[in-house]
Amino acid sequence: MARRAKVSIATVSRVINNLPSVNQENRAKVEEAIAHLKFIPNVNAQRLASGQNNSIGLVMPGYPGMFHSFYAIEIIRGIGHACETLHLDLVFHITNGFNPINYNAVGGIIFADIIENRKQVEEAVSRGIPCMIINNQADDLEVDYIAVDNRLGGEIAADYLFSLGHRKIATVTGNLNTQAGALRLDGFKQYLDKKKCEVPEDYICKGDYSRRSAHLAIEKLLALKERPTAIFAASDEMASEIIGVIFETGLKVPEDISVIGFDDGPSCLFGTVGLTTVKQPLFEMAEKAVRLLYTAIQNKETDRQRLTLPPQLVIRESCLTPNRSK
Amino acid sequence: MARRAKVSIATVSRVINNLPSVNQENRAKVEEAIAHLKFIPNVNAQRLASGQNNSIGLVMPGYPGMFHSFYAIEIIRGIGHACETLHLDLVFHITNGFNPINYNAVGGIIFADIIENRKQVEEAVSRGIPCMIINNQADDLEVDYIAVDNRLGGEIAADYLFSLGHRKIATVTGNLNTQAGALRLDGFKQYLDKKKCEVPEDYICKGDYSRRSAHLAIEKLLALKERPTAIFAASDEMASEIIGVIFETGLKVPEDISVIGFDDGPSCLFGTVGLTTVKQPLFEMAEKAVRLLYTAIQNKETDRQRLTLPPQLVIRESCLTPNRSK
DNA sequence: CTGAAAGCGCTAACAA
DNA sequence: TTGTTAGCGCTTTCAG
Repeated sequence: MARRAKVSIATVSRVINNLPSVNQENRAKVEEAIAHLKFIPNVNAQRLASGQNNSIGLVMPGYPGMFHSFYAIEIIRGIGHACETLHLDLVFHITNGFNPINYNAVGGIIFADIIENRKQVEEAVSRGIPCMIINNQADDLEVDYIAVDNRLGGEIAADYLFSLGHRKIATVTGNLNTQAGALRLDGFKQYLDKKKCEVPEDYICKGDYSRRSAHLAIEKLLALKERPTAIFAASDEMASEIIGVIFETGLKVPEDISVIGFDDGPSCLFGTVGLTTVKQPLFEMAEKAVRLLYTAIQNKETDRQRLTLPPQLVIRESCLTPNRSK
Repeated sequence: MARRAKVSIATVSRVINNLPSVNQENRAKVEEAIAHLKFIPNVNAQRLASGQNNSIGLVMPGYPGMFHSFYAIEIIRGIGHACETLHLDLVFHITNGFNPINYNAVGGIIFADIIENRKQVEEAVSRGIPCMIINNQADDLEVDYIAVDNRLGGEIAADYLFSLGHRKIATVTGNLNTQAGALRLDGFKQYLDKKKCEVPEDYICKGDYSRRSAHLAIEKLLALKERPTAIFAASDEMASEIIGVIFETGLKVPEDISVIGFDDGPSCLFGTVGLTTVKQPLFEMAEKAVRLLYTAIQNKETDRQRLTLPPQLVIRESCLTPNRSK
């Protein structure tokens, strides 16, 4: 052990923890010993003795397709990146609603959206573990959250389409069990309501973010006697699928039908037409979530953090003024 | 504490660890207490006292685009899933080549491919930590690995195209710094060599798995005086981009040019033509990696595990017998 | 089958 | 500034 290599014991701890109260000479000796012995402190002992835990849990729902969504990946990337720079261990946990994370194993927990697992959040909170929820404005829970303003996102999409002159605007929603999906639809409807622009029932097609669901939806939409001139898809993936189907039908985007997506993911850039979309700051949101949680862990008592990040319109080629000649 | 709720101390530990040497009565009492107090054992203390660590590290290179690849996601999914069912904590670590994982924080480590971080592997091995490498046949290291047989994959692609009658076969490679990319190219060339089917230098375009690189490559290929009749892309993403560009040029897939991909990812299913591809069992590989590592952690001494999994041809619509009329 | 007691490797007072 | 000394909450002999 480094201790006998030199002359001390608690001093080693002090050096490791970078405490100022160590003179140069001893510090140097210890550092030499550490390097020489390739010593790595035992985190379990550190955590046990100090009662601190420099690792955070990431709890993510494991439903099918989740991990192939742009959404999940950006969250993982952002959180992973922040943990790396903050030197936090990231304990990654795929949840199914049961099988909770071990609350003693982490210093704090980030829930990437909550669907089936409200109970887990409540449990963690009741145990006094710092928690942070991503992308769910859980105002009814005593928890911090940081979310994209999805309602605003829906409004932005509707506003853009409406301003372009569209009056027959349909939407293919995301999974309405997710708050994001519900809110986007809400913002969309609300805005159009306010503008006295009626959205018939069959213009609102329930999707679940998947290409499959979008495929079904767009076929229904195209079969309508009164076809919409514009479509708001709650995800880029769906938008891209919708565009594909429209083209197969012989119609054109944006000339015949305008399509706007949501996410600003990779599907925007590749394909026949660049996808106009509503961008959400996913990576940034995830990073910030870690930073906020981190400070919450360090300062036992902090104010409730409830942040909302605005999405942004990204204009490419898939939307146009509607064709009057029709 | 559960202990005073009943009458014991080490017995609680025995119950928690499911040791047989506890009589029914006491066991019941302890379990009642645990449930009542919502007691969760402190993992740090457990790990410290037992010297065991039921968590495994996942080290993944963090280069750009990595996390949007089908590859990375399947690995993460597979590992996450296996950890969940085996009740292992998964410590996720994005590496940049430095900043190693804390070897004392985990019971074993899975390296998802190794590119810049051979040193990390060597370090971990030298410390006696069970390690498992995914998708890199690191025969020169004293480590277990499990990999897809990428060379065979290259052969399979070449064989299919060749058997269809193609003789002018080009390839867009993956990142040749990855073993997978190099091996696929190798198998491809080797097979064609054996068949005395010459592959001119400019039929071998270096890509890096990205759509961007594929875009550049296919443009070069199409500009050739002697255009290939078939193309082997080292990833589906690239294949899909290639097909897109070919269509834009006014040519057709597979009528004018056959395209085969690699992965069997989501890009296969959506698009104008179903993509014929070489499927690799990524999820299964990742799961198995965890299982093997797990047993290696438990039984201190185990045989070297060096497994190779065969990829599989998946035929859809993007390949055809070459057009003789040309 | 069960309790007592000695640590696991470290941090954190407390003296010196 | 430094060493000494208790524990952190558990597992694990070792008696009983």
